[in-house]
Amino acid sequence: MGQLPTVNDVAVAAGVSRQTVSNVLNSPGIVRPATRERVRAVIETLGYRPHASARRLRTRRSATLAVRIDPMVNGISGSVLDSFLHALTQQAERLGLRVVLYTATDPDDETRVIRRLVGGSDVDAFVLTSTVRGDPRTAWLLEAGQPFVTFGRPWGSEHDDRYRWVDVDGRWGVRLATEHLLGGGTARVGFVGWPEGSGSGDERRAGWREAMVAAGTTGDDLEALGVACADDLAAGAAAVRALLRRVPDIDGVVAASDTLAVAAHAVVAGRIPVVGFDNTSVAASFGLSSVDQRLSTVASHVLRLAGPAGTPAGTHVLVKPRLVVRAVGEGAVLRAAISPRPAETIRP
Amino acid sequence: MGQLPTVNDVAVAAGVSRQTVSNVLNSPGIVRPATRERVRAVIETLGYRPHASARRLRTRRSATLAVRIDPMVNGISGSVLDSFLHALTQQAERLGLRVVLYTATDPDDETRVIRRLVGGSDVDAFVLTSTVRGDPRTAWLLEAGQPFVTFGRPWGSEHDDRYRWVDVDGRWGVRLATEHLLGGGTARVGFVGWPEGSGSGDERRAGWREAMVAAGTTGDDLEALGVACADDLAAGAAAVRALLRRVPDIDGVVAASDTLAVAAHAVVAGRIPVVGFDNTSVAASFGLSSVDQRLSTVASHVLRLAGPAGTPAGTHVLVKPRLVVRAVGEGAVLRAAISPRPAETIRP
DNA sequence: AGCAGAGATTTGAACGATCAAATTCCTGTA
DNA sequence: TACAGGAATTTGATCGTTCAAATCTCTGCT
Repeated sequence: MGQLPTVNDVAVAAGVSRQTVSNVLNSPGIVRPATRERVRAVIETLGYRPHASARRLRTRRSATLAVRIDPMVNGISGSVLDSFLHALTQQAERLGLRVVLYTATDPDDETRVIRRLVGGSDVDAFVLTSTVRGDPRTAWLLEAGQPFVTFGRPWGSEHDDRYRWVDVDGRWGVRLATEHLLGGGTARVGFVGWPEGSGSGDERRAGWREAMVAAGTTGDDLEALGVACADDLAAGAAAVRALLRRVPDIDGVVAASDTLAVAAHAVVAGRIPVVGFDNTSVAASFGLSSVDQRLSTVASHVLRLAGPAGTPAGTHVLVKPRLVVRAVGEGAVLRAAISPRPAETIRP
Repeated sequence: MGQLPTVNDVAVAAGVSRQTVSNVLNSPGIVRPATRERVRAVIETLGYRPHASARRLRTRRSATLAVRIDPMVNGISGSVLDSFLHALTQQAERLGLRVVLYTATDPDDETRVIRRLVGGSDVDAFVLTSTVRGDPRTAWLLEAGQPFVTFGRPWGSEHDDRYRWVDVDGRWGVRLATEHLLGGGTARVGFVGWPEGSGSGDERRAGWREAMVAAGTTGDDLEALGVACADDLAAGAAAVRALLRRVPDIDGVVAASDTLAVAAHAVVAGRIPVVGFDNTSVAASFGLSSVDQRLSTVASHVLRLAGPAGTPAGTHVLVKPRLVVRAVGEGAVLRAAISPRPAETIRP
């Protein structure tokens, strides 16, 4: 109940000096083993923990990452950020890093918030998600000399060495998904994605194209198999319905998101397989196969790049996603999908 | 690129002392207006921001809340924590508070993590979610004299004055949902919820019962209209199917969660209305009505109780949820109306 | 024995802020 | 003019830690 023990209390109790206690914690190698153990025992006994703020003040390093948390916008895939945050926090703890959250209403507001956090010397690095082409936030951070890592390519500046980014190879993932369907006996695999212009959306569509071209589908034949729409259930359902009318003999559908996958699944009523993207728990609930982003791997790369240790600016990591295959029952509409939860298999 | 300005730099530039600058920031009232404005101008010019760690070291107060972030477990309703976190962070910023995350694999692990955070004087208060009956975490925090607020009643100790909690009145919300259906011409409203024993699940079921009894349905007639199952799509679908067999003339369904609501929705195939709980974006996507927890309101109460300012231990807040009514289209989201915001009651 | 030199440990100072006490400034009154 | 007394401001000390430099300890070699 009284004061928390300080480094001095430990020092006195162990019969050594402040600095030796500090060394035991920060550079155990330079302390004689006997002393080290003695100090450690006292630390244990007193339950001493270094005062984080004092340490930060002295070292001018906060061991803290800031991540923006977004309001739930997307219909179904919105939980990706949630999973990423979890993975990030979990791994950060092991490295002795903290994760703090911030919110912002728009890029300008975000710049303001970032400035405040930076000014308070409260944050070592920023983790930015949902990056877009010509993102004003990264420009500002670069100029301010403030370290940051983006989860998502800095579209348009992917090869700029001043950026450090980690992203998931959506193209590869969708190609994997398409090939999975093609390998399973289906030949005419449709794609439902977003309108051209978004970096990740275009990449995912490209993955589908690659796989289809490799399988011999090209030209107008290929074009007819793809549709684009907004990322919500209603738009997706309408788009897939149009697709079915246009190409009645369609074999399977690959979607750019789980939201669109669920929409497609509802429309095709379980008659043909659908593969989604993000591997959200909703896709899992419906028994849909989906491309898994390996957020845990992404998180560990982000931490590595954000860490003050090795600071090799200009490092880019493209994580290969994996496909989680689920067996969909072949019954009616959603009923099939809701039948007992199927086993999962994981493709590398 | 140089050093960040300190309170001293500001003082020199403004021709006053450190302390006056400090006062301008912390107790502006005691500084003469002319001086105050002069100092403020300099702060603005130099872009000075107090060093958060230095301040925390001196004041022995961290202005930080810790919240556990869970892995996505629930099929669909898992995003509630996400929305809560967003609301909490947003409002915390306005109060100058920070939100840090932590993870834990089990209660023991969590206790360990909490101890580490507390030891580092890194956290002022904890926000606990997903509280269960006889929660070991709260017991430990109480014993350690560490401030905390729970989002969710400390089941079994709701009236214990040592606890501060904020919860949503699930009973009231489900009653609202049931009455909404009853008022819309439906008479036999079924309920699909969780097995008895979970605090919040029992409350929600009670809300349905209250509304039904008030409308004249009682006894075996009432019992036949309720089912219980695990919180996932498959179980929910099975339970609702059984319910339909047992009571073919059922009019509408109220569910204890959006997961179960989606399951019910799939089974009844749009023939009768379904109302969920949590108002997740998934429910919104499907055009389902749902009980909204007003997480933003919850967050503001949590912050108020966690704040070091007024520290009236033993304050309990029960937030009245609202019903978001949606008209179900075929996949389309047709927002109809949102019930008027009801008054909230705050227990002392 | 004397000493170099590496290894281990200690000491003084500093990080940037606020608290508590001391000081200066100002105004009104005797 | 002098002075009391409150308001405004300044000064010295401190929070707990780590850095940088100084000191002490020990071993091995001449």
